[in-house]
Amino acid sequence: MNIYDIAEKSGVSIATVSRVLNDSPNVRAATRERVLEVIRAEGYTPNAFARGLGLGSMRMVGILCTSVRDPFYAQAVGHVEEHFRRNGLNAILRCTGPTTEEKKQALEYMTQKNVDAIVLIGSIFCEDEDNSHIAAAAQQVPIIIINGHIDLPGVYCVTSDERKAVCDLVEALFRRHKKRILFLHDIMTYSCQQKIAGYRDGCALFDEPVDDALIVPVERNLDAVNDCIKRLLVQGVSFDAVVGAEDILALGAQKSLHRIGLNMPIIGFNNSTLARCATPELTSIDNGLEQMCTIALGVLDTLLEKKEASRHTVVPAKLVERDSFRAN
Amino acid sequence: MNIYDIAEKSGVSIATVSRVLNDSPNVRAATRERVLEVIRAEGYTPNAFARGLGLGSMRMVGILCTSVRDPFYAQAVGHVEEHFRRNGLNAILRCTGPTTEEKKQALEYMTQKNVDAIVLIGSIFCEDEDNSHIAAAAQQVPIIIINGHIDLPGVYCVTSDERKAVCDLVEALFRRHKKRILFLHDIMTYSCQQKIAGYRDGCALFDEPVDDALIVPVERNLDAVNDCIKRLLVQGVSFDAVVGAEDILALGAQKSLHRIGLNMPIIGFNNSTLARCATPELTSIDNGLEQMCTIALGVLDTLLEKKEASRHTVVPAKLVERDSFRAN
DNA sequence: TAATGGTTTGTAAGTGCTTACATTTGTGTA
DNA sequence: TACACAAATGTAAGCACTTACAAACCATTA
Repeated sequence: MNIYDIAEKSGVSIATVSRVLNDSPNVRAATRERVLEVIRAEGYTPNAFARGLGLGSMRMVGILCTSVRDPFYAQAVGHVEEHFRRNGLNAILRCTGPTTEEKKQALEYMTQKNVDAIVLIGSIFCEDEDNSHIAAAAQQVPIIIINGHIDLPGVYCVTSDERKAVCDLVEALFRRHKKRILFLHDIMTYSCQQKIAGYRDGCALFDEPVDDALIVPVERNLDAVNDCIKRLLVQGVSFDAVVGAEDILALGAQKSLHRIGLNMPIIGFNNSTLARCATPELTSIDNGLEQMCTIALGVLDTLLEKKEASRHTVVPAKLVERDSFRAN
Repeated sequence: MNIYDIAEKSGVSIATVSRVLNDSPNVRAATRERVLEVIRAEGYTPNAFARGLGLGSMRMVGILCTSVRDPFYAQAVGHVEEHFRRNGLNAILRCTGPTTEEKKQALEYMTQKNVDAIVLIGSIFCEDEDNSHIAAAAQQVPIIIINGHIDLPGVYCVTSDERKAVCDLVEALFRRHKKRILFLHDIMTYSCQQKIAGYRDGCALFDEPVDDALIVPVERNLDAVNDCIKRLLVQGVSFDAVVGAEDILALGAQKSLHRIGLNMPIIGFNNSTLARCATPELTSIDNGLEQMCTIALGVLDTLLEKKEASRHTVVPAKLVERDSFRAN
């Protein structure tokens, strides 16, 4: 069943059928009706590949992220997919895992599939890595990074002002005489770099030297955080507040410290479902994911219309105070 | 840049280039090398649409789910996508939202895009709805349902024995003289139906009549659950244990009851990250999502090789006991 | 009535690949 | 050296659509 069958059965040429299929205005209403009738009756659907060949696009957009299993990314993927869907585009999802090799492959795959654009969710690529493959891909197709940054032509970034948010937070804690703030993080993404920069900014405001022993990498799961906290205490590393680069890290610390009987302000990041589910409820910095997505998708729309767009947009991040902030 | 260019530059015909591209054994090693050299030098990648046209497949699989934002589905999507990727297939993701109309459209879209298979995650379609569109789609392409069931030719289902798990749970609670078990659920999916059936089974074991006032629908967010619990108590509906059809429902109940000062066994479903993040940690029935995915994907592989596979597989679900179970 | 110009339709040439079949090349044997 | 046969390569016909351009149609207007 192809366009020739439909053309024959409705007594027109394939060009006319194609026009009907593509909502061309140059078809007489009566003709259009007749063709549509046959299409309905035969249950015909045009072949997507042939269409892609002819039009040079299958109206698909690639989404890359390190893992959809992470609720934060899942949230973003959900946003992005939904927006695309509403705009008649569809999403090819490809998760990458953490290695550069996988990321490279994923990007290559997407360009091979002739997607109309690529959205990178989360800072899966870092400014300081070798990004020649991104540069190459960006020449073929617009690339949008949500919550990450790489300064390359053809690459459009939307980030959150996490640096300022952390700086403000540190300032607030300092004012409460919490001067030994433990900062837990996992992979050193762009976003993470910004947070640490904010931490240092905050300390600098008060001319306090930064104790690097308080900036601690740890795997993003409760057990790892628990072990980490215990180890720090055994090692005699003292602290009087905790900031986690992800809610799960902060939550792990909160659980661990409560078990030990210690009480102090604890702040997470991303304001995920987890934050409200915790007991006591977790204070968290909301990096405005939804807003970032909206802006990113706006940029994408602009680019798809072949217009120019701003290469880097920053949205504000803000503290959402809950019980865990007020502890002493 | 197309296959003709490569053919010309390497002094062979397009057929030979195509053979090199498709790893055909009928190419002399020296010729293959020469062609590959040109391909590398020119940075050529074959056009995916043209390939799809010729081969009748772009090696893509559709994933449908109601929402990736839900961590449970995100988990499943992650599994499925990863498996595909390892097998050289890629995923088109499409979320549907709850309405039948959207689900229908999503299915139609997928068949139009000529995917090699469709995976439905979660019981987004119910046995008792009008499933003619699924039947139609299943004639064109294999459909796999993970954690849902529809008895139709061409539709392959993998479910979890949630019915038995709930029945066992009810039995265990009854033995502890908890006979008024509140069951909270949201959308009435196949999975949810099974859970309720298990609830009834358990009551039947003890010849206890089921009080339908204890089977309560509620939106899946903390506030809604909190309101619901308070409303029930005000209405004088008494209960001495809570089972949530999702962890978030159980967790909402737990928080609500703790606030009020009530203490009772609380059990959730899916054994999500949430369960371990709760305080006290939430007991949860693990429906073996990972195992379901693995089996489903095995079935899919079998089908893609044009072999026959079992139409319905059931994996066991099991209770993961944590603190919230032992309360009184 | 014929010329004009706009609308509708058709023809045919892409789009870039796969693959059946024909042809050429190469190898080993008599 | 000629022959048979297999391996390597090429030719050309798909695959199902889009679209530039040409042709036909129709309603005005002079």
